[in-house]
Amino acid sequence: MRIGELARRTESTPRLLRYYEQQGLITPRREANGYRAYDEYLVDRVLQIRGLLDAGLPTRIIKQILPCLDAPRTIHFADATPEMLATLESETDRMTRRILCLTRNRDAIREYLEVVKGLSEPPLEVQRSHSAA
Amino acid sequence: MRIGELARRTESTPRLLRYYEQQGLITPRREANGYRAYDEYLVDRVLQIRGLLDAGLPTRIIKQILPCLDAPRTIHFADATPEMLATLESETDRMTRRILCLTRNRDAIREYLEVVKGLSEPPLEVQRSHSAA
DNA sequence: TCTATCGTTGACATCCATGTCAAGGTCCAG
DNA sequence: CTGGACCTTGACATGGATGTCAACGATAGA
Repeated sequence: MRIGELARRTESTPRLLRYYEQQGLITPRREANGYRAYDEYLVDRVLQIRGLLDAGLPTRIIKQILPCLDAPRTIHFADATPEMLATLESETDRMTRRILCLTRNRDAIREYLEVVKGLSEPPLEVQRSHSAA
Repeated sequence: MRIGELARRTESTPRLLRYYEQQGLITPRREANGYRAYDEYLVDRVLQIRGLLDAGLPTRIIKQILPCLDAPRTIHFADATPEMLATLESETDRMTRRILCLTRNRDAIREYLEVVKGLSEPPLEVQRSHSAA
C-alpha cells in the first residue's frame, strides 16, 4: 500500500510515516516511480510505534526494542549486545514505574469522579459518605 | 523550604520548579526577600507532577487533574464543571489505553529478555522451548 | 488533455519540557 | 566588608514529535 492509505489506517499522517522512516523505525520498499510501498504488516508495526510513542518512549529507544517484538518469535541473536540488553532491562523498569504512576493517578481520578457523580445524583445532599443518605 | 532544597529532594532543578509554577502546577509563597517558600507537602506534589510528566501527560492536563488528587480527600465542588468532568473521564480513558500499551510492550520485551537469557545460560544449545534441553 | 489527487523532497515553524546564561539581589561565614 | 552560595527575572537555545508549505513528479478520471 502507499503512504496515504497507511496513514489513514494508522491514524497518523504521511509526514509522520516519513519521519518514522527517517528515524529508522520502518523501511518501506519503493515502487518503480519512487513512491513508498508498505507491506501489510507495517500497519501493526506503525500502530505499535504510535502506541509506544504515546506511552512516552522516544524513537531512539523504540528503534531498539522493535526488533525484539517481531511477530514470528524470531530471536535476533545478532543485535543482542550486552549494552542493548541492559538498555532493555532499564527500559522495562522505567515502563513499570510509568505504569504504576499512571495507574495510581488514574485510580485517584476515577475515585474522585465516582464521588462527584455520587454527589450530583441524589437531589442535593451535602456530605454523604458514611451516612446512608 | 527554598527552591534549591526542593529541587534536590525531588530530583529536579530550580529551573523546572519555576516552570511548573509558571504553568500553574504549584504556587509557592514568597519570603520577605522575594525568595520562593515551599511547604513540605509540595515535595510529594512535585514528585507526582514529575511522575505524570514522565508518564507522558502534558502540564496542561496535569494542571487539571492535580486538584482532584489532594491528599485530605477534599472534594472540590467549585471547579467541577461538566466540561472538566468530561475532560477527566476521557483523560482516564487515555491513561488506561496508555497503561495497556505500556504493559503489553513491556511484557513483550520481558519475554524477549527471558528467552535471550535462557539461551545464554546453558552452554550453547540452539532452539530450546519445548525440548527439555 | 486537463485537472484533481496523491506522491516526492526539503525547509521552515511550532509546542513542550528543559538547559543555560546574564545581570543582579540576599545572606552568611570568615 | 568581602567572597561564595543561593536566590531573582528574563532571554535565548535545544531536542523531539509534529505541522505546514513550496515546488515538483506521477496517476487516474472527466
